[in-house]
Amino acid sequence: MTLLDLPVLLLSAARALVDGIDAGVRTRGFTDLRPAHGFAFARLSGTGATVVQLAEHLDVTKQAASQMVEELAKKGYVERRPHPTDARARLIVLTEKGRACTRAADEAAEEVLRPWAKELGPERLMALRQDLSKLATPGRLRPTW
Amino acid sequence: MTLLDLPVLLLSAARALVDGIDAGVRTRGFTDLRPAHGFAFARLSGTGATVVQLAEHLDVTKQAASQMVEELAKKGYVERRPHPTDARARLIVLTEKGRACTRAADEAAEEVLRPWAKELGPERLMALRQDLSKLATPGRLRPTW
DNA sequence: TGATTTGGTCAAGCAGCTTGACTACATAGT
DNA sequence: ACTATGTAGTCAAGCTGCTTGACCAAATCA
Repeated sequence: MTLLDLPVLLLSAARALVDGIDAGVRTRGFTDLRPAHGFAFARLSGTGATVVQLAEHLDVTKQAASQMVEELAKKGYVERRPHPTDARARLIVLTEKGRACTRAADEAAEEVLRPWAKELGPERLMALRQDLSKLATPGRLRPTW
Repeated sequence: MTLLDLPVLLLSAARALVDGIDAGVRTRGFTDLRPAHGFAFARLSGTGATVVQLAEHLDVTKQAASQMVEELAKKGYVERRPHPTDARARLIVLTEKGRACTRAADEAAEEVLRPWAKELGPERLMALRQDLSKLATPGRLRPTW
C-alpha cells in the first residue's frame, strides 16, 4: 500500500486551505496581514491573552510575540490593556477592527470549505474532520520549516 | 455544524507528520537537514533536476534554490554534473549519502504512520488518503507563513 | 525582609529568503 | 551566418521574522 504520499497530501491540503483563507481575508480588505496573524487572533479572541501566553500558542519566543503585538497594535487590530490582576503583565485584546477581521476570516474559511463539502459530500467531510481530530497533536501550529 | 476548526486540525496533523519524520531522520544520523531539504530530495530522486526545476518545485527563486544546492553539495548529499544536452545547465543528482537519507526518511514516515493506522484502522486511513487526494491542489508544498 | 522567579521590552545578530545585475550558452528571426 | 532575444546559473546586497542576551519592574517564595 502506498501511504508514503500522505505527508504530501496533508501538506497540500493544509496549504490550499490556509492560502484560500488568506486570499479571502485580503479580498475583504485586510491586506496587511499574514496567516500567522490569524493564528494569533484565534488565541486573542475571547478574553484576550498576555504576550507570554501568545508566545506559547504560536511557539515563538516572547520577544517575537511582543514584536507581533507591537505591529498589530500599530495597525489597529489589537490594543494593550493593563492586566486586571498582574501589574507587570498587559492584556492583549482585539479591537473592533480585529474582530471584524476574524469575522472576515470565518467567512473566507466557509467559502473555501464549501467546494470541499461539494466534492466529498458532507458526511465524508465530517468523517475527515473526526479522523483528523484523533491524529492532530495539540501543539504549535506554525510550521516554519 | 462546526467545520471551522478544520484548518487547525489539518495544520496540526501536517505539522505532527512533518515533525515526526524530521525527528526520525535526525535519530538516524542526519542531523544537519531541515524538512525543506526533504522536499528538495523528493524532486531530485530519480533522474535529478536542474536548479531552475528545483526552484519551481520548492516555489522559491532560482537564487534560493542555488544556495540550497550549494549547501547540500557542501554537506555531501548532492552533486552537480554537467547537463547532457544543455551546456549552461547543471544536473543536480543525489549522492549515495543523499539516497541513504531518503531511505531513512521513508522509514521514518512509515514509523510515524504506524500508530495512525492503529488509531484509525487501515481502511479509514486509506479513505483519508483518498479524500485528501481530491482536495490537495498540486502546487507548492512549502508553506512559509 | 531578601532571594528568586516571571512578564515585558530593548538591542544586536542570524538564517533564509528576496531583488538586481551580470556572464555564458541557447534559440529564433531574418 | 548574424543579430536579437530568451534562459541557466551565480554573485552581491538587502530585508524580514525570528533568535539569543541583557535588563527592569512586579510578583512570589523563603
